[in-house]
Amino acid sequence: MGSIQVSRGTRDILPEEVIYWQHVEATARELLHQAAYRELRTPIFEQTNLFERGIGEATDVVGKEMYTFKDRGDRSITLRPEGTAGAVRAYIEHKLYAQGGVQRLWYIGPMFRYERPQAGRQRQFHQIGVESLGSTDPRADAEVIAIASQLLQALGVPQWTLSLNSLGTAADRQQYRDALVNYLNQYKTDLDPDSQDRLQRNPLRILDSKDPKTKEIAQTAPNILDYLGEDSKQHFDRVQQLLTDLDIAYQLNPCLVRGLDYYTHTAFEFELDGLGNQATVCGGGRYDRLVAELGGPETPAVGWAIGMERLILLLQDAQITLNQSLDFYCVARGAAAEAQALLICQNLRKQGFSVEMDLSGSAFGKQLKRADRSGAVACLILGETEACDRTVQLKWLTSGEQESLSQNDLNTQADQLQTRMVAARSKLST
RNA sequence: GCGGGCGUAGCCAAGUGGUUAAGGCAGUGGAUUGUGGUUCCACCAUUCGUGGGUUCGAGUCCCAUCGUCCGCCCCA
Repeated sequence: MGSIQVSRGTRDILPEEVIYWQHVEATARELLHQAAYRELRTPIFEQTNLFERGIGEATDVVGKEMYTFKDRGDRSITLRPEGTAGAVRAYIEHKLYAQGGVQRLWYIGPMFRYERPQAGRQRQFHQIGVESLGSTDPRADAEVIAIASQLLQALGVPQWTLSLNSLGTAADRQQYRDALVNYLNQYKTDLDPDSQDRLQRNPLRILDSKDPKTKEIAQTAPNILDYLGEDSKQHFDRVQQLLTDLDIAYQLNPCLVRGLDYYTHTAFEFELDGLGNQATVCGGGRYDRLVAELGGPETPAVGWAIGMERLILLLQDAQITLNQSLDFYCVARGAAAEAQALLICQNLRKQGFSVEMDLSGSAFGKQLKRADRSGAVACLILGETEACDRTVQLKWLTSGEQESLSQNDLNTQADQLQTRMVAARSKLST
């Protein structure tokens, strides 16, 4: 009789890994706060037509990857496959545009796509995203890109590349699309089957194909940058200039195409080394038409989303080690000492320390062994001396130094202890 | 949705049709050790992802199914 397991493409995040998630979340929160972005929380499911209209009915995400179902009231509901549509819906519904100026929003949470799972690709996955709504200024593009770059840096990601492209306006893109299809039709039979299929449906994606022959053909295809209108070109030039001023390295990639229909003008991707085919950890761009298309006022916008699973995989692989901080591990020898331990631990916690008490009741040597492995900064040893009086041994696991303290000292010298704890911890981290 | 690899305890694994499923790490209990992780002993898979089938006999062969990993597709 088999036991029940998590469903395909979902997984549990166990305590050792949760530390990484918390680290990423805390870092992002701090950074986004500094950049004056405010958190927005939208529902995990929405009406299906929000995504159909927002993302585009022809996209693969909408066409074959959504978790769509009827609820008991016969409404068509979809588990959100991405965050932008919901954010924009909320922006319109609550008339955030009425506040004037630019709305800088960010979100974090689970997204759902019915895909074949792989490392770094789950059916329930998590994204952090930002949306800057209300400005056509190229500085808005640069700002969001800079934030993504800063976040990767703050997290200690060792190496990444930023690819940049411009898709221009819808009109620019249509012109380019015609030219591209025209060009590709000459080589139609040489294209791989997937790409032949995409010729009608989504020709721009052919540029991104992995088939060698198709790649070769794509090499000499028309370049989208040559099809940008004057305004589009100016905008894109300005974005590049600003990134250079910010000392953010990027490479132009005219083959970079976003998979969601709402993108216009600037499109970008951050790729991490060492994640195989799931290298794209952050993707985004400008979407000047989406707010209007979802029934709001004409509102330019730009944003991105980061895939948390991929990011965290990399942090773990890069051996950026994190531990849940623990100040004291308390062991006791003998019944009298054990009885005191609980109270001592409680008092230390009142003073703001984190304290773990050994509950095993096993041999003293084993308790000490556990203390060493606990990750605590110091070990508190009770009842080690014959006269199990009011003294405890305090052993600093970071240095091996040991001292004798009275239980009273633990209470009265809390401040001093706190200072030493901080010092020991900082020595540990360097 | 398509193609391929893999699935033996918490982890790493031996095992390739024949009696009771090696070993290591971790874990648990005990002995020993008096200022600290030593040493020793015991315990730790009626069962090999799950379900069928072939066979006198299957972890080992076959089928299905589930999961996972790699590639495609797609995307963050």
